[in-house]
Formats: sequence, structure tokens, C-alpha cells
Amino acid sequence: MPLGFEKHDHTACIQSALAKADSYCADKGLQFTKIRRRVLELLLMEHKALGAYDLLGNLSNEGLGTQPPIVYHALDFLVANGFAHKIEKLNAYSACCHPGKTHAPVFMICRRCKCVVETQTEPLRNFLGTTAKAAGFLIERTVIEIEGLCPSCQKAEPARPYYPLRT
Amino acid sequence: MPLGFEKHDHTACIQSALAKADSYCADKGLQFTKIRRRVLELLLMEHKALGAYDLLGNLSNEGLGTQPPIVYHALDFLVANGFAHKIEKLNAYSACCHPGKTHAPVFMICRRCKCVVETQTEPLRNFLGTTAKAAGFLIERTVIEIEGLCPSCQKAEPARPYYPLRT
DNA sequence: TATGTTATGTTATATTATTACATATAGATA
DNA sequence: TATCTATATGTAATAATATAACATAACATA
Ligand SMILES: [Zn+2]
Ligand SMILES: [Zn+2]
Ligand SMILES: [Zn+2]
Ligand SMILES: [Zn+2]
Repeated sequence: MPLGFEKHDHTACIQSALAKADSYCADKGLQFTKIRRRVLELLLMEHKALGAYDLLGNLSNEGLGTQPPIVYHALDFLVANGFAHKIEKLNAYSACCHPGKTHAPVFMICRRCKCVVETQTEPLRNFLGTTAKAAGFLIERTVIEIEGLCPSCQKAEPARPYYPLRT
Repeated sequence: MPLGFEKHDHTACIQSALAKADSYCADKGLQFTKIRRRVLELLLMEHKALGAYDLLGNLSNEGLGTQPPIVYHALDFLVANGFAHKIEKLNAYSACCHPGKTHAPVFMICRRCKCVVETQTEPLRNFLGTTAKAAGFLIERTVIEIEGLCPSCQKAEPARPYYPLRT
């Protein structure tokens, strides 16, 4: 599993994630069915987020279903069980890179090549916890997504100004 | 402007935000037109996020336009100029509580009463900067949204488990 | 007023997601 | 094994969000 944008053995990356999902589901008595497994596999193929209808297109080509609820059902399962995340900024879905661990994921999204890298930071979680506590707010979920340019795309394109547009 | 969930003089809150927008636009030579101003005003009315079609419903009732691009044009302006933010998790829009300041906003979203409170944390921004830098990633924008229960809703409803569902 | 620029309006359509329910299948129970 | 029950999949229709492409109107300023 990549910790960042460095090259890695992605075949192993995929196999490892599927194996973890297999054993986790076996442990918990969850049905890791053909469709669910295939959707996860599709999400694992690249470190990119895929839209529900991209996934559905693939399923459809493979004779695994043609209607939206097919893929949304599978995504519900994968997200609920922590095998995938929804990337809110993209309305798309990404395989989890740290399955089986409690984590508050942080996504780095390259606007140019669309790659998505998941990282996690315990300090950040603590930090948000402190911020929320000060306001009396009780955290249940977090959405943390960073948009910008990945290392290789920085060479190809100038940066846009850091948030916000206002000076 | 509220720093958290405490009660405050919301009429003053609205007036102050509109006045800031007026003067900012005057300074920059931006056209703070009737529709744009009204959309901001609608967003300011409560500390909640409103969907584009909610806003359009209001505009439509007031004879200010009936088609989606009307409201999306206005929202584009308000977001581009930092008067409003899109809340990605809700596909909805919220007036900025710190207009005129450079900031990476953090939103606390109550799942029960749907209130949205914007805060900002310079340390968090630094922290994400460090995380990204370690991966060689260049930040342009951030999406930081916390979901959970606001102080008053905590009294009314039990919390759900903290992220993630996985044990 | 003439001219270029920005804002608004119109039509159509794209994209993402859900509701509600029917059928099929897996796993548990008798 | 046969039945029961819960879960998964399939179907149809529709809801909700957002954009493309372009026409018209209003504004800015020379
Ligand atoms: Zn993850
Ligand atoms: Zn890139
Ligand atoms: Zn703001
Ligand atoms: Zn609340």
C-alpha cells in the first residue's frame, strides 16, 4: 500500500487488499459476493476514484447488472464495512488503503491526473477532536480531502493560488 | 459571527456579513447584483446549508428566476469570491462566517438539526501542509467537514460510533 | 452613444442517487 | 431434506444535483 505517491508493486497492492477483505468477511460472517468483490477489485485497479456509473458500466459489460441500485448496493456494503470510501469532492469512490484499521482518512486528490492517495494522521484526528470539543460538538465522521497537484503533475503544470481566492 | 454553537444576535450577524460583502465588492469593482445579494441573504438567514434548488425555489417565489443556471451562476460568484462555501458532504451551500479573511474553513455539521458552523484553524492548515509536503503534494484547496451532533442535539439523541464502523 | 464586458435568461441535457418493491439466494432451523 | 428467514440482487421509475451551449440584457467606460 502506498504511503504517498511513490511507485509500488500495485499487483501486490490489489491482492493484499482483496485478501484482507476475504478474511475480514469470513471472520465477521459477511457475504463477500461476486458483485461486491468485483466492485472492490475495480476500485483497486488504479489509485483513482471511480464514479458509480463508471463502475456500473464495467459491471454491465461483464453481465453483472445494468441498473444503478446494483452498484449502489455494493458500494453501500463496501463503504459500511470500511473497504472503500466516498470521495465527496468528486462524487466518486475509492478503495481503502488501510482496511482493517480504525482511521480517519485524509485524501490527497490531484486535479490534473485525478489520482487519489489516502493517508491517515492520528494527530490530525486528535486535533480536530480538540477543535470540536472546544465548540461542544461531538464528532461521528470526518471528511478531509486535499486538492492540488501530485508530485509528477507539479512538473507539468503551474500551481493555482492556495485557498482561498480572496487576497 | 458565531465561533461555535452559542446563541448570538443573528440579525447583526446577517447585516454585518452583507455590509462586508457590499464594501468588498465596491472595493474590487465586483457587481454585487440583486440576485447575488439575495442568494447570499438567503444563505445567511440560518446557520444551515441550503441546496441549490432550495435557493432556486425562493428566487422563483420572488420572481427572480426559475431556471437552475440562475442560482448556479450566483453561487459560482459567491463561492469564487469567498462569500459562501459549498458543503461537499451535503451538496449544499453555506454563507461564509469569516469573509474577507484568508482561511481554510472547517465545518461542523449536525446530522440531527442540520446546523452548520464554520470555524477555522490555522494550526490545522499548517498540519495538513506538513502532511502533504511529506508526500510531495501541493495543496490548492481543502475540504474539511466534521459530522456529528451539536451541543443541543447531544442531549436529545445518543451518539453513533466514531469513525469508522469497523472495530 | 458606441463598444466591449459581464450578468442574466433559456433550453436542453448530463450526472449522481434513491424509493419502493419483486425475485432469488444463502444460511439457519426443524 | 424441507422449510423458514434473512440477506442479496434485480427492476422500474423517479428524484436531486449540476452543466453545456448559447441568446439577450445590463453595465462600464471611453
Ligand atoms: Zn481508508
Ligand atoms: Zn497528478
Ligand atoms: Zn469561510
Ligand atoms: Zn443539532
